[in-house]
Amino acid sequence: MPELPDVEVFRRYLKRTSLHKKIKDVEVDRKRILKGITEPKFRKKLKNDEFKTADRRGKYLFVKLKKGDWLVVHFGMTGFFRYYKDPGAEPGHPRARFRFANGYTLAFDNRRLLGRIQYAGSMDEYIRKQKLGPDALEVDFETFSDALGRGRSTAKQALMSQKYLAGIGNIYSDEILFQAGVLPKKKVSRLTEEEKKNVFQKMKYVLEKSVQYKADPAQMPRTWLIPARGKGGRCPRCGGRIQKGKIGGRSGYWCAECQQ
DNA sequence: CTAGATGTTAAGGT
DNA sequence: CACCTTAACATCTA
Repeated sequence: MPELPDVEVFRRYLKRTSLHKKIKDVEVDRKRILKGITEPKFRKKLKNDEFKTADRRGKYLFVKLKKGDWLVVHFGMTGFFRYYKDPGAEPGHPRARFRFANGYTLAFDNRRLLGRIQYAGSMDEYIRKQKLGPDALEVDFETFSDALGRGRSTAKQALMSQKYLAGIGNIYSDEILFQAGVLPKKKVSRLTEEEKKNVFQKMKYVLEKSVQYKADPAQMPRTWLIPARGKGGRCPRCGGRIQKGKIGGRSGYWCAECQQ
């Protein structure tokens, strides 16, 4: 799940449920998810603090703490939050739990343990060190065009490179290129100005709409690729066969009729 | 049983 | 140097 739209939905969820509540304690079930800080230090830092607000860059969530520092959350391939009171509502793979004074818990669920929680002094500094590119929902066309203009990679790989453009992963890159009518394997060096503009426009459209759909494929229009992706089905627009192949080590889906 | 799954990153290559 | 590719990470499911 977690690409830009998913993380934006998680950010809003956290803002809605977990701000301005005293953190009584933190439990870390699997310390592998902590990066750059030990469990005792992590617990000590958070105890009696509060989440003040939440920001985002690409797939990274930044939670500002009342005492001034930041929590940096990355969901990996299988992460999400759940806020609950009844222990029966706990998700299947909670790896960290923030216990609030009001009796509620925010759990960080992360089945495959590829997600990470870090502690950082500054959001900007973290982004710089991590070499994260501009957020895909914020980037302007000039910057986007430059990002796509460099290198010898394919369109799909360029969209997914967090260094030049932060937030797009395997699933949404397929959707954006499908709607833009561009083959994922097309080299960026061979994209015309018109194609770049179209990819840019469709990128904004797909990401904005997906946030509105709560990043839930069931809510997406049937003219989109995502709901049909991986089901070995037909193109929702032309009825042609959906193709599958490896692009940059990831499996991509596209329509050979609609995309060129 | 095996292969593959929404991501990042270290290590190796061009 | 800048960029590209691959394997590994841990767990579950088709």
